[in-house]
Amino acid sequence: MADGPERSRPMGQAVRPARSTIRDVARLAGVSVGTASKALNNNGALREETRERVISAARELGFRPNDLAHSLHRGQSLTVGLISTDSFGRFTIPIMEGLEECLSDSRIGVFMCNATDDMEREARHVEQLLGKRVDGIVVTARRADQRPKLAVATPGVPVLYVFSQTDDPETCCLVPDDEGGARLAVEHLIGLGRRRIAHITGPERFQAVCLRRDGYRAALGRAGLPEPEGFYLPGVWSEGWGREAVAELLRSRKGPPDAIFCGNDQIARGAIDALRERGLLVPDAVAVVGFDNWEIMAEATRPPLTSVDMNLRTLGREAGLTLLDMMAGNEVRGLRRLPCSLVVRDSCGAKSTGAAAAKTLDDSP
Amino acid sequence: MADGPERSRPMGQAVRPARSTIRDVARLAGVSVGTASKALNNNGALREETRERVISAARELGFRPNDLAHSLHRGQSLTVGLISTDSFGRFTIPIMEGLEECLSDSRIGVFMCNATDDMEREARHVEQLLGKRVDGIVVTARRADQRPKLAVATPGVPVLYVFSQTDDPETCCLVPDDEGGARLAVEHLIGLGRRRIAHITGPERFQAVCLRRDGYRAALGRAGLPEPEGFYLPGVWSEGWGREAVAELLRSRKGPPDAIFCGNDQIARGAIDALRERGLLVPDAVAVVGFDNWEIMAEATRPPLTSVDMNLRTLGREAGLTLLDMMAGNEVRGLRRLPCSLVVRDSCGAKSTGAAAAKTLDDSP
DNA sequence: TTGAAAGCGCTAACAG
DNA sequence: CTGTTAGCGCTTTCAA
Repeated sequence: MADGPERSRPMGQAVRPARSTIRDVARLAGVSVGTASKALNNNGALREETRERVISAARELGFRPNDLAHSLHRGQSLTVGLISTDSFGRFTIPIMEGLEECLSDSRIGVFMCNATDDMEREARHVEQLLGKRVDGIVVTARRADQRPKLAVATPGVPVLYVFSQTDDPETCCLVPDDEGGARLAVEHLIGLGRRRIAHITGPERFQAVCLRRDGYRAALGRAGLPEPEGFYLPGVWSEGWGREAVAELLRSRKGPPDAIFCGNDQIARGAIDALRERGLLVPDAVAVVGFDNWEIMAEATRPPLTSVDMNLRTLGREAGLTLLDMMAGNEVRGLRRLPCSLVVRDSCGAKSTGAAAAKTLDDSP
Repeated sequence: MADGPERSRPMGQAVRPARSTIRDVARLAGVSVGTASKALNNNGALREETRERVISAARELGFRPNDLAHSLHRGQSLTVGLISTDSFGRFTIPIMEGLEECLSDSRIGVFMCNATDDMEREARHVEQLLGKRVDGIVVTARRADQRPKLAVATPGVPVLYVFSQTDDPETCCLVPDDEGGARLAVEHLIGLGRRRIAHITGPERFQAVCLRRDGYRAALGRAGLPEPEGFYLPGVWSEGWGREAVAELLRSRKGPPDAIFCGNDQIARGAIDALRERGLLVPDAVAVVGFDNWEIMAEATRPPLTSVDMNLRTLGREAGLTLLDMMAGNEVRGLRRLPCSLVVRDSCGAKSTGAAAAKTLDDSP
């Protein structure tokens, strides 16, 4: 409909869709472009009748303002880049989702860039993002460990690290509160009357492993419980290690644990399998709590696994808000740890109230 | 360095980074903007000395062309949108990665949009993407099933469905060849001498379930093998169902299977667990093959699981190439099925050559 | 070989 | 209240 220029398209060549511009709208409405702009953006003083005429002309033409032109003018592109150091993994996804959800409310688009641990690729991505004049950049990683600062030469483009950190205290980083999450889990076990609580976890080169161990110890300490020797078992992030570690725990003649707090859900699954295979009932004989609340895993264990949730979606949303803040020119910096929560299922013998219940450490602002 | 305009920044207000424009470069090099443009884009005839002077001026100023301005002029934004019907899941990720990898080679940015099964959100995303003048849109879904066509009013913006389809044969869809993948798996089992092959799978409302079943039957048929009664077991996509189905198979007095082809890896995992718990050795007594090659799952089963890989990364890359083709103005349409491959591990008793070996059905163009 | 100028679509400042 | 105009940063004629 309408008299859009319908030029013939030579085959095999880029076609520029014949979209109507604000000029077309103005012409159809019988006003100037300036007036049309005012009408469409609802600013400036305008006679109601004129405004309506413009609006309906716009509707008739299917007019949609060109953000590119708008951005060129305003010096703001309404886009941000999301660079994932490693490929998009299990942890990155909910963060992405939260971020995108938050930013799309402000009409901001998110470019996804995957650097797959390749510094050169990362640099290329940064180049491209800067070329596209992104208003900000979010960096995520596999685990919330330290990484070199993103090499962005251009000043004025805020960079936010989520689920990752740098060594520079000036940078703004958002990570889950691993220690608090661990404390939450262990306190829950203690609250259920468990006294001999073991901790099977991943490699100590991960900061998360150390923080969760600290949380485990803090909870024990506060309750006046000892940490039996050999009950802290760092290893690797796998089911196999979970099984092995259980074997190790039971082999010792100092007595078995009555609860196990695992560094992630895979380990927990291995542990539960090993316990069952040895005839130890979960949760009656041994209660088990995992970490990550990876649903597909936590719900497949027998019995379903109580687990710490890092609330990554919320982390992502928070990242969005923080970035908006930075984009508005506010200085934001330093490390912020967001609270984890505990998702209770059957593996620790709590009165699981039908559906999984969540319990939060403290309220996020 | 250089005399960039260094205006003072009022706190709490958007800061427009003081980036240098081609004007600045031209000025510094002592030429006109037109000349600078030619020099930087390496077109037109220019004295070598001039070109060099411009280049070095650009370098000195840290000049980076503004894609927004470029796009406004060219009518091409060098961006595409990726809309995921459901949230970004296990299947979407490798597709995204492949797509992004492919497109970033052409300096094309990918906007990620998550519609979470909400038609209204989806529509809003489409609006935003069109506002940003994306050059194309890719749609993905949870499983490669039919969905309504994307409501894109604007003509000239190509839409490509990946791992999803519409009812309109005119749309361009890219999906994995489920039937071929299933055939591959079952033929492998037959090649290893298995004769009584069962098939435990998901709900029949998924097209994938039907296609994989067809592939299973086709392979049996070609080998002249019967499909024993009760050996085809549709159900749900869970470990629990895998265990249950195995119980069902063994309960029947018509004799147990000597191999099970599972509709996905979770079912396979449940099946393997159930077999082990009943003292049936895998692969000696019963060989098992899964589908999806979800590594974290396939490698955690005992023994590690042979599984069909849908090559989703390749699918994503192929999607990128196809979209580039469409963006170039070429008409591409219809449904294309890309081959799956088989990743051999220990669960079916093949001579697993150390690392997992891959076997492809046919070569993709 | 280089410079000047028009224009991509939109906004904002200034006239009328 | 409405129209005119000058850019945003870049490319691309057309002149010189």
